[in-house]
Amino acid sequence: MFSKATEYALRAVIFIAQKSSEQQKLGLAEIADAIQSPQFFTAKILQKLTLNNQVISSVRGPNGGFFITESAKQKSVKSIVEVMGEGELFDKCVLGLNRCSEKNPCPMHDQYKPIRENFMYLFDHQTIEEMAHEMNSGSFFIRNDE
Amino acid sequence: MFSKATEYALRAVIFIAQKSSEQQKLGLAEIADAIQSPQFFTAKILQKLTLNNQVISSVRGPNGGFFITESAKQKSVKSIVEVMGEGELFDKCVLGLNRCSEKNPCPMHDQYKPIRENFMYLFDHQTIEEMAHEMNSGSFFIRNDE
DNA sequence: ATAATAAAGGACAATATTATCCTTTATTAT
DNA sequence: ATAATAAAGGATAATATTGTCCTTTATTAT
Repeated sequence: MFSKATEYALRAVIFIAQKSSEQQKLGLAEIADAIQSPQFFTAKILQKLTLNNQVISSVRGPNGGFFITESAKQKSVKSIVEVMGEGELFDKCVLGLNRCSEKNPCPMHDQYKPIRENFMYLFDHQTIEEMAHEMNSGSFFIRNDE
Repeated sequence: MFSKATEYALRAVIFIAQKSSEQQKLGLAEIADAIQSPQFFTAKILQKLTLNNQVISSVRGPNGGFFITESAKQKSVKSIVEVMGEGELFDKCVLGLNRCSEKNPCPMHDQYKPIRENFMYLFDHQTIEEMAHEMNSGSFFIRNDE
């Protein structure tokens, strides 16, 4: 489905949204450890998410780290996927046909359409904050040890 | 979503199911041209699909080529994905967590579940023959030129 | 101002995926 | 039997993805 990079991105942002604030920033090591992802690869991903404060924010130096603003928490989970460059997935043809469309459908189009739409709807309407809240309820997890 | 290899596999099998029979086999060049896929890469994919006649069948030599039996046409589209080694996609956690489950859910689990189930259901119940039939109706396509 | 800290960014390595080519094997027609 | 044909299979190349390391830059505390 998503690339590993995007999976890490989603998990990292959810974790950051759950644990951080502008007062309480999180370091790379802490994040990578929490979501069980390769540290330096995760650094690249966080950089991407930080660019122009699109999703998360960062501060360098002592007491620096990553955090997310209240307004960014209102963004959709889909926006994370988009920043990671995989937004086309939400409207891509399941057989990989460039020109597949309503007027020019592939043989799976009509039946796949509602599924893709529900998929897109979920990611578009689910906010980062909602995810973090679910985490706080305690019945959800985000680590990945075997 | 799917790898390119699996996309080519799906398109190739649908094409073979539409055009071939045990009497009317299709050559590699013809198939690759029809679905607009790289010929030699497609050869590898067809080999995989032919192994143990799991999905398609083949005969070497003059008048040889690829075809699909009537009974294989009754197989699901999902079985193509499975032979291509991407069957886990249908029950994989959307955040990439190994241990995500009903009892131990990730924060997207509950909401993603019905989508994944519909996705799986579609691929599991749609047969190869049905896809080929849609193609024969003339309102669907499978090429990929820009 | 200086030293320490932590992210940013560039360079590179390892691995996986996609793609191509060449030789071998099976099959068919002659 | 022999030659021609077409898939099978092995080897290799190109590219993309994943992962690591090292230097630079910004920030903070002293």
